[in-house]
Amino acid sequence: MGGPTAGRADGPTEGPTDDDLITAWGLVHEALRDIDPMLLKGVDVSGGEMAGPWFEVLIRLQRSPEHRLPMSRLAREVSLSSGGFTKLADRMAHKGYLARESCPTDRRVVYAVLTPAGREVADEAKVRHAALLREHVLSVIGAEGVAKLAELARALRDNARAGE
Amino acid sequence: MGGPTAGRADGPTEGPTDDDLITAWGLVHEALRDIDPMLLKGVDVSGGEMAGPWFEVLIRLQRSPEHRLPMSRLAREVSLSSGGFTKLADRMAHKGYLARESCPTDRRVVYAVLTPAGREVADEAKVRHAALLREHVLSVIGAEGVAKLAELARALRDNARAGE
DNA sequence: AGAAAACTTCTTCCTAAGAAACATTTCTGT
DNA sequence: ACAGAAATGTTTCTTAGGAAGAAGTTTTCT
Repeated sequence: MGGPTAGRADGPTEGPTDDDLITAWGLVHEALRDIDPMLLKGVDVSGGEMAGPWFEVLIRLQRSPEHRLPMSRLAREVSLSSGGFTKLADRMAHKGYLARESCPTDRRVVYAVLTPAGREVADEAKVRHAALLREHVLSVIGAEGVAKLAELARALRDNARAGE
Repeated sequence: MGGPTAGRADGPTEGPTDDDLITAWGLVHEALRDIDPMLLKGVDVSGGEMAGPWFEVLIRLQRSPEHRLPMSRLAREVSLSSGGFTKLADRMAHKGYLARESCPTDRRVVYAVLTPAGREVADEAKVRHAALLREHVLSVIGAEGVAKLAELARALRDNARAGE
């Protein structure tokens, strides 16, 4: 306790205090919680909200070759457990957005592939989501702010993944 | 479609493209998803993980006068529905971290108040959380990065709350 | 070739949180 | 003063997601 990395040391232009750090991180959480619901408003075809995971799955499949990815890889990318993603895929398949397709070379893997209807929804969702991002993010912090935010986020993510 | 606020316009130093925006925002999500679990590691008294909402409740009660807040206010602050928070409070009370206390002046409101045990847990959790923030955030983006992040987050949050 | 190890998907059970309905108490307009 | 509106907390019902494990498939090692 009281080591060089804990709390405030003695220099006048030292680092942030514990409370500064906690407050800063809390602000990030609050911002995301307040904004995220806005960014998916009216994104669904029916004009309603679209659940976050659905959107992420659609976007990732949309920019994948042949609009398909292995289930397990997709699950990892959207931070879901394999079991959880199986059920999400069931729901999205039932809605007609994606279908399962077995891989000929490796019979363990099952591809999740976007249906034509799903691709249409994905395209539409992407356009609307981008428009909402311009309205609620870009217009607030500007292009510089967005660039800086992306830079910081990338640094944090890469460090987290590499670190442990 | 193709209006002045959609996609890339024509100037050479125009704004970010739709994909730039979506990628940037996606990076923020990924960073938070990767880092947040690390920041609550070993924060619980038993050395295990602590659920995010628990930590937020403890922190907010800790810095409130008399370590107490009305249920509904606390629910709003941690972004839970009133019904959801009732049950979270039940669990935390069952664990001995907080207790309910009825308000004498307004008989509708019920205060959630930190027990001595809860205060101890909150203090300890705060110290450990701050140490993890230094390790996984401050050391990566520096004091300037943290300050910039907080500034951007605050701008976004305030705009979101004021806007609609 | 054949056994062992690692992977992928799916199933079952459980917990967490939202939505809506409701009872109680307070506030507001007339 | 009083009827209606609003606020507060709880209960009930439904859904999303995690953990553990089963079954089948591929890869690797001997």
